[in-house]
Amino acid sequence: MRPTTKDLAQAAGVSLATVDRVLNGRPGVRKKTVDAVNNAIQKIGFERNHVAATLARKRGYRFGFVLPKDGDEFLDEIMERIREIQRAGRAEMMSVKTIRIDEQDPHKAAASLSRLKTEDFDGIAIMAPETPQIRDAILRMRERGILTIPFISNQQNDENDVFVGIDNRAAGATAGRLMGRFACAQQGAVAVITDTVQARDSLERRLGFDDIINHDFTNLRVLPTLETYADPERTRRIIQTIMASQPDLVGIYMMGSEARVPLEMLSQFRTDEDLVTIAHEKTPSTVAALRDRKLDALVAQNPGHLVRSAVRILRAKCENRPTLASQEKTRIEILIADNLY
Amino acid sequence: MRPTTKDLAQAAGVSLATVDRVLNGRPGVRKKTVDAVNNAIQKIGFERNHVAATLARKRGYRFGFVLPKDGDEFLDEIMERIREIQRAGRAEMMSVKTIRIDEQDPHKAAASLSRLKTEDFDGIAIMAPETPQIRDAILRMRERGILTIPFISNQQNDENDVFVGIDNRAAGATAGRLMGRFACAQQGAVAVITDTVQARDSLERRLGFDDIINHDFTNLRVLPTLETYADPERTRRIIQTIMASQPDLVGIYMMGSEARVPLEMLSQFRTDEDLVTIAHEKTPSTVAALRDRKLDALVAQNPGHLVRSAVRILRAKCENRPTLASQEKTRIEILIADNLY
DNA sequence: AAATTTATGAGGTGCGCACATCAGAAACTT
DNA sequence: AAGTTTCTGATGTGCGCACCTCATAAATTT
Repeated sequence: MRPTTKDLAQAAGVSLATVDRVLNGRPGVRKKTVDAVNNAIQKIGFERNHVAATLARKRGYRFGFVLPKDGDEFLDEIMERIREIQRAGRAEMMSVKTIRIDEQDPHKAAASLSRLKTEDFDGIAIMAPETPQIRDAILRMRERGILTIPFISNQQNDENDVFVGIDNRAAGATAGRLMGRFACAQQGAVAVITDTVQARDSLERRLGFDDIINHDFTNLRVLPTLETYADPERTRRIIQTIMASQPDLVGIYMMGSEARVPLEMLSQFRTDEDLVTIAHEKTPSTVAALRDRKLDALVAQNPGHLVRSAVRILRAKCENRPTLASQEKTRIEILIADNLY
Repeated sequence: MRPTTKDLAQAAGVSLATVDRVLNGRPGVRKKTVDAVNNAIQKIGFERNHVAATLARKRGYRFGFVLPKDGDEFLDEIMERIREIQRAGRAEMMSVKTIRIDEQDPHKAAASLSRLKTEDFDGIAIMAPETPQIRDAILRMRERGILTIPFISNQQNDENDVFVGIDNRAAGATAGRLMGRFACAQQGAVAVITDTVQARDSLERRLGFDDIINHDFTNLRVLPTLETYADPERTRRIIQTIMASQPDLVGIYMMGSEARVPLEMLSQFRTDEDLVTIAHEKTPSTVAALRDRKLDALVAQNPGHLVRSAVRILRAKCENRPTLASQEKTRIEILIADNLY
């Protein structure tokens, strides 16, 4: 039989009340006593029963996801997965809310974060661009005692070991290697398109991409990054220009998470079936493009995994419990027409 | 406040005892009464609290994994993940055991299965080749009331919708497409090596592989499948022969889950850096080969995901609860040197 | 040594459900 | 109509822990 708190109290020579204080980090226990309890935990191999603990807490766990107010198809996928976990979470005594922030306006965004109260959330996953205002707001949240973790967009590594999302440099490198291999030693130029290079994510992807191309595929010439600002008309012009001005264009790397518009524009111009196209994230648009052979490969992170991983990590932190590292590492997925699940 | 069983009893106009009987499918309730309770469930939106239910059951959930007695590195990975979940499972009131069967001897294997008792397991995931004896043994287990699901190796689709593992035909197709693209329109032969074609898995992979090559890459000629029977010496001879007899060899597809030995042998012969090599499963050997550029790509299924998915599905079935389909679909992963996580 | 300030103990309640028992009611037999 | 059989209700116990209160013991200060 597994030892219970009662056994632990007896083994430590203290009362249940003290065991409770130690286990839940409540104040009013001498260090000596704390140590005695911890020793007893080791000795009898006590392990909390989280099932019972959750039940006893009544008010389960309340988590939040901070997301940009307006986003692309990838964000839609994320939200759909959050909705899934909301439904499933009820039976596990867990509630999940989303908070949308205006990422165009750092002040408003920071203000939204300031409004989040400790008593409403046990933990929050934050997807937000890295601006001074937002970074400050997050720091102040932490000071108020709110548990936060960065989600998808990494905030500069503030000693905070956890991060739910992919290594964007490696993702860029992956795209680079695929581009190089698929281009089959042709000589030529590769265009790189994204919505904006403001984001750290874009920078890192570009670095990784360049690393590989410059090192292993010297037959290719990477052009400067083109920014669409998520504007369809501008995107059209960019693509038109690049197709006309670069006769030896062999590939296009759509580096942002919004590939829908570039893909649409591309399909109007693309006649050359040899053009290698690579984009990010699995969305209805990119999946359709992959099936229609308008896209050769996708470098993606799984939205469902991201959301569930964030929730598992928040919960583990609340319960003061380690996570399975192997499970929480977000994979950089490569998708082609044949392994679309 | 969420409705509880007490609320449900009141809404249905029955007692708690009857609610319990209906909820847990116990006998001794008239159909009319069952319907009344179910209607009330709909009406008040009752949802079981699984946390409380698990606690009340005391004896948590006991699951088993049936695995081959001797296996390759991939199986080692699987077992490591099972060990992980064993540790983590204690706190969730869940125990996981492994049962090793002699897959070379169908009779002994079937006998091992027959020995599994209903009272020892709430559910079992079975990885076993599809032989008449084993299929019968599994059927008899089901009759005894043991919950089983196929694991990694699919048993012919016996109306059983769930299956934890990948679509091997799609996996073969994925390997085929990568082979075709990486071969860059060279004319030549592609060798296919596996331990044995007995398994349904091998057959399906080969079908998928051929589909793609024959349809989209007519420049390639796929050779007959070579069987190594997991014998190093035989593997050496096979590879030696193929390298000598096929001067236009452009690629090798290692189709089985045991790529270690072929990779070792290959590294002794391979001088031609243009040979495209593709294998299955992420193991220490294949990862090292990928890093050393001895391997170009890996088509893999994630062992941790397989194990956890099996456990989640078994648990959901025990609790008579749906699973998140999007989560339980095992992805066909493509790994190259840059996205090794 | 007395007065405070901590630490700890004792004990209780409730979370939502599983599981068991027994008596009485309702539905069928003959 | 009496006897069986099949249902259903009433009631209780316990799962392992969180969280609370109040009283007393121990350590610290004055």
